[in-house]
Amino acid sequence: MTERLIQSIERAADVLELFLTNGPELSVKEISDKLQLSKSTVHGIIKTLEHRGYLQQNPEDLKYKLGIKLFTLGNFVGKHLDIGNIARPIIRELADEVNETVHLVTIQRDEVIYIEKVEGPRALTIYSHIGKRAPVHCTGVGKAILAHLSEKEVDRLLSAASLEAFTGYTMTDVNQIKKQLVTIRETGYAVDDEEIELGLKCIAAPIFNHKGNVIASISCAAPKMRLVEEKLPRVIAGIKSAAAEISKSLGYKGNNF
Amino acid sequence: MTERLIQSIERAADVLELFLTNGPELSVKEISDKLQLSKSTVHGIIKTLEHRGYLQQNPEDLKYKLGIKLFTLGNFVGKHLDIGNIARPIIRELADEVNETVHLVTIQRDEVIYIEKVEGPRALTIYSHIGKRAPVHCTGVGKAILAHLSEKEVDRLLSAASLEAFTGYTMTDVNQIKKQLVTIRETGYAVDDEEIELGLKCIAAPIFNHKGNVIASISCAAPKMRLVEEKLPRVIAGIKSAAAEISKSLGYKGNNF
DNA sequence: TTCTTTCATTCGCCATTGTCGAACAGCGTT
DNA sequence: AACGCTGTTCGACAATGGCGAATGAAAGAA
Repeated sequence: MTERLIQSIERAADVLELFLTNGPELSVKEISDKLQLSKSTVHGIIKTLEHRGYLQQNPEDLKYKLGIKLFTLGNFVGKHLDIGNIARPIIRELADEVNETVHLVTIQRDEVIYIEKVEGPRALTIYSHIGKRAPVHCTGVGKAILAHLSEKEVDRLLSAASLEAFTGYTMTDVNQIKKQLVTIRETGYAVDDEEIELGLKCIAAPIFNHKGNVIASISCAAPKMRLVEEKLPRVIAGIKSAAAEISKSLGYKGNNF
Repeated sequence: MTERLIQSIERAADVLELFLTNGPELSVKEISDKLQLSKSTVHGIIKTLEHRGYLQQNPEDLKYKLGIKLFTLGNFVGKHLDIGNIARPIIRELADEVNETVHLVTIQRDEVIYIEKVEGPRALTIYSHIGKRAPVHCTGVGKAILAHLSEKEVDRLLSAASLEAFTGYTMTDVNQIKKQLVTIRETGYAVDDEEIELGLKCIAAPIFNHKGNVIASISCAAPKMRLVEEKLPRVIAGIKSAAAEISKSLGYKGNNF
């Protein structure tokens, strides 16, 4: 199990990923400081990445930013993430119907990742974007997926995630979360009620592939005050049926349990 | 000018980019063959990239495909990258090839706006500059965009614009223009033949984003007398393929939904 | 102006790192 | 069972890339 990892590639990855967290433009010095590597080392890495189009230098201030090659590769990946293509029209329709923002996510490396987003017509926008990652334990989409994984997987994911508390409502007790997963399985949808961000509520439902495994989920996210009373049942029904429709398009045969 | 390039990063880039040309799933062997590297070397690179999320292995057939991290990075780039950067090298090349001025425009508030211009080597310069606005109904770039908008949008734009006649050739009848849009859709390019300025002819083609919407267009503009006979087909082919290339870089998947 | 500071970039040396060939381990086929 | 085809692991050696120091270039400060 001793994998042979190549240091310079890891370092290059460190450099690239630094841009995700530290803003779109960085100087050699900023990078070498953050990564604790010598300027000359960082310079070498950067020039190589630039040469390949993974970074590009701004001639004005000599700073660097992520390059077009990444955009090309990213789009290629997106194209072959076929669930996105299938789900897109369906969630778009749902977003129109409920007048709210709808997200599509999958689970990857212990976290939830947003692969599609349709903004509702209402201007008030939720902070999220395609490619964003979020924890599983305190998002509707995360819990919708968790609820349909094996006990073993759930344990792994909940222990890997540090169960950070983002708000006073975030659940940080594994058993408490597991208990909720039962309800989610029974009702067919998951709720995130200000567990990751105050004022934000989400209703989510799972998506299954042709083998019957959960591979994704969708959610409707809105300011808490908008998901109430008469509207809530409509949103729940909408999310559940949209999720079911996507599952069906993916070849899922139905819920036999 | 002797840049110090780091080999293993270049090799990692080679691996990633191989997926762009050789299909979405490759095995270790396929990669090592194509790159003429030993299996163990490739294996090391791949495992590193996989470890970082740049590749992922399909547990079924053990083949690898591009990973989600690239998706994340690509979307980040997309958000901070404007079309100008993507298009610039492509239209520059085109300008060299056809020896004429090439423009890139988008549509903004009912008008066309020039966001990039590459002058051809020939001195005779067309009056235009970055930031300039022009009407949609009598420019090649405007019509190329119009042709791919919804009927509703077209109506709105053509009524908002006053359909001013700049020359004796300017079309001012909505129905006449709409008829021409059909031809533009069929042939894939638009022509402006002295419709905005006497003696000026343009050949334009539309640019689509990843969602399949027109967001821009490019054109080759030249004195009418230079766009004739043998040269015209070359220019048309050049403009169309450059536009297609830009669209592709933007994630446009092709015209089959 | 001239001196100072701050970065980006280049260079040469040496230890570290990654490459290769070979061996091992699974799996399906003959 | 033996073979052929993979993906994966291992050890040894040499090329490679990392570091510190030098250079260049630009922007302030005196």
